[in-house]
Amino acid sequence: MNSDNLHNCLFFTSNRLSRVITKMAEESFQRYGFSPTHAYLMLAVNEKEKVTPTQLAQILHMTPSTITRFVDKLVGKGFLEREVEGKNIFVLPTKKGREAQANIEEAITDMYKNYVALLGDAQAKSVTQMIHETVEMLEKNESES
Amino acid sequence: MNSDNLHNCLFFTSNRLSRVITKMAEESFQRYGFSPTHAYLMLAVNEKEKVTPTQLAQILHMTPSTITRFVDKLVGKGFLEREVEGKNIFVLPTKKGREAQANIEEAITDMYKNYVALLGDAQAKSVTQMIHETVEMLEKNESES
DNA sequence: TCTGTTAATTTGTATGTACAAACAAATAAC
DNA sequence: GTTATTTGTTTGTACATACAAATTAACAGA
Repeated sequence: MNSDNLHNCLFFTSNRLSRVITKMAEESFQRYGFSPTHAYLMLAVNEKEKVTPTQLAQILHMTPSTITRFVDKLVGKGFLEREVEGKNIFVLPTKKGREAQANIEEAITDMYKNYVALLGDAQAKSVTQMIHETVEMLEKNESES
Repeated sequence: MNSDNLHNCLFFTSNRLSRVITKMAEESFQRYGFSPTHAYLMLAVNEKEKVTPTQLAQILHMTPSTITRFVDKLVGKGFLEREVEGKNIFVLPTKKGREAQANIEEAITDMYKNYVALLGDAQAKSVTQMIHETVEMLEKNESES
């Protein structure tokens, strides 16, 4: 296989990027005891104070079942709790969860620094921006079909 | 969480893209009975005719253990076989594997068409190119540390 | 020839994520 | 007021992928 087949393929290339950047992110977050995705979920809950799984799924662009799994873990670790209110289920931060906010922000800054050190500020910004545009285009039309 | 936190994050954005594009790719490949990654592995083996797991890992930018798992599956389905030669282990296509080549190429073309239809040719090319550059930068420096 | 070292591969296990089915609660239809 | 429908959530299960440990085979040094 001439390797152009791979490098010209958006599927292959973006999965490869995702593996590499996830590994970097995990290293940054490790010392704070979070996985990067859990951290973003915590940020979302801390900001809203009270949010349903479905809303979290929309914010994080994941399926509700995935959200359930993450919330389970974070409840287990004492960062979140669930509250049932009639038909509604809400996810809220515990005290410990609110207190973790500063650490999470620090870890995110850390991760940014790590990849900006390798890419430079301009490249980091523009590739992120371009990926964001692309995924929006793909999702908008996907949902119409 | 203001959603800029998410959209400005290369980790989050590229994982999101990876989920979306993988889903599209799976749809294109489904009718041919392959998952997209298995298909690329088949392409690599068909081209080399005889290749070690380590080489496959390098070509596909995955770990050897992941390659073992994929080869197991494709052997199980009758597309590949393993050959032990003294200390070396080679992966080769079976007859069935060689015959699948045309289908795989067709599926890849299909997948390309699908995302180019949503992105346009220029955007598809340039985002792929830019991601490729980025991942190369990240990996080059990663390996030095 | 035995022993220690190195390199390649596989295995055990874990994580992230999704789909489809099951479940629960609220609401609508009669 | 019971039954059917819709909507949100969770559960069972499955797949892609990785890490660390175990295995295997060749090789080097004594």
